[in-house]
Amino acid sequence: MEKTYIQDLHRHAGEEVQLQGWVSNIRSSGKVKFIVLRDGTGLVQGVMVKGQVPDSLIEKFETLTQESSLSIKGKVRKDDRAPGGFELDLTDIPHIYNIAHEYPITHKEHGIEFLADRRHLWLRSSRQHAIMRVRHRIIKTIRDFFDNRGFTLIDSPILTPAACEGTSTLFETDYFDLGKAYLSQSGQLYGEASAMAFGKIYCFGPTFRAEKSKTRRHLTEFWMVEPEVAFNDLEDDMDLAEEFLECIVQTVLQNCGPELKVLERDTTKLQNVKKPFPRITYDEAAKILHDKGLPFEWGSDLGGTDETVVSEQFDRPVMVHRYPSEVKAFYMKRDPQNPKLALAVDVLAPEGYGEIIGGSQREDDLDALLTRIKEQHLPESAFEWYLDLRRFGSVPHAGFGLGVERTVSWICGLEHVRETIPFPRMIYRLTP
RNA sequence: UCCGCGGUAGCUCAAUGGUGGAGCGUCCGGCUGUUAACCGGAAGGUUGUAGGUUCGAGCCCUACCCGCGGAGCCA
Repeated sequence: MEKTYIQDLHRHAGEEVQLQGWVSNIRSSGKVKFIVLRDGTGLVQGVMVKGQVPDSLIEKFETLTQESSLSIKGKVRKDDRAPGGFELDLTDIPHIYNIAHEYPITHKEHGIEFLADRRHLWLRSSRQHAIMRVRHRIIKTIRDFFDNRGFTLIDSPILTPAACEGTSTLFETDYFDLGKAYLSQSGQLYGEASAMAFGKIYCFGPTFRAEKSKTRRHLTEFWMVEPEVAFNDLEDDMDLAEEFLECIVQTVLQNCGPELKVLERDTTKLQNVKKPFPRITYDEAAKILHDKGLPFEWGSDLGGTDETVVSEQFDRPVMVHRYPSEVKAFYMKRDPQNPKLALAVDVLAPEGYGEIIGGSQREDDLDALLTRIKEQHLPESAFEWYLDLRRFGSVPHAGFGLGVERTVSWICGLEHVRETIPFPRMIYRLTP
């Protein structure tokens, strides 16, 4: 018999179909038996009445447990009582693949630690299913966005010889006779090299930070997409980031309505995410914080609370640009109008979700870049190839990085980024 | 690394320093439309670990372990 999936049942009303999946729940009301089947595309309830089906079928039903795997056969019937609009009048259980042992995740509430230890099973729940579907849509939209605009995907290496930005703590590993290698914390420097070859590029892959960050916004392994465009300045960079974020949010809204409903996400605040986004300088952000009475010192980076307070002033993502150069990376270009400022931009998501994009116009002048490298005591030899980009046809260029997990967390309205990635890696969690 | 909160049945949580309970899950029974079904019954405990105070400690004290949240750092 042809394979049918639950999401397609509306096309088979009145027909007999066979489904394969797992028992999400079983219920019984005396002689009426119910199986709620999950097949990855949805849930559907199968019904049978003792006396109207063979006793052998009832006997099979009695052996089933939560998460047992099986195939069921039945006639599709439209039913207003069903959450999905359709039910199955069961005629057979052709095959039971496995009678599941006692399943640890029940339909009651569980603590986060208990669920995290069983992440491999937790992914089966409808909430996690919804989050992963939104994540998938976001990633697909990211790729489509750049692919449709003439960007070339250039993947950066994960094993790197030195720190990209020189600040973060990196994961270290032995690399044969060449000494130490480090897991990449950013593909950006390689992105710059690629932009000088292809004009418009993006790299998209996992990145690693060995910082002992313990917050709802941090993972040790996370995904980042980093576009880089030759001949773009900071304004162009912000234009791109703005259009990019609008596209992601609006595409998710158009395609993931059922998922956002499962997550009980209030989408009215997401509807607002349309360009233009407010653009304020770091100085203006500092003024907002002072006016709110926060103890903020000019020259320091925005903390988590600072970001929340600033973003609360706006109804959509806000772009904060021109940060003090001391708090930003060596490769960011200084503002010609004020050398104390870097041509950097952070995009802060609404509702307290904080920085989801960090970007800048890059330093394209060889001497200026050499000065920065010396000032920050970075190993010049490791950056020779990067300096070459300024020796051979240097041009203005800019780019940014978007953190996928923070974006998923924001769009889904989650408490913690650990739910946004199938198998999260955090300082105290390497399993499952 | 620092600060704060927590650890009791398989799970989620109660329990004034005085006999450790409930709901869910499991098992048994009942129910002809259940939606985290419901009703009745049963099993299920070295209260994170090690000390201490006390006639008596899940509760108070000390140390340690583990987790959660935050700071710093960042996406």
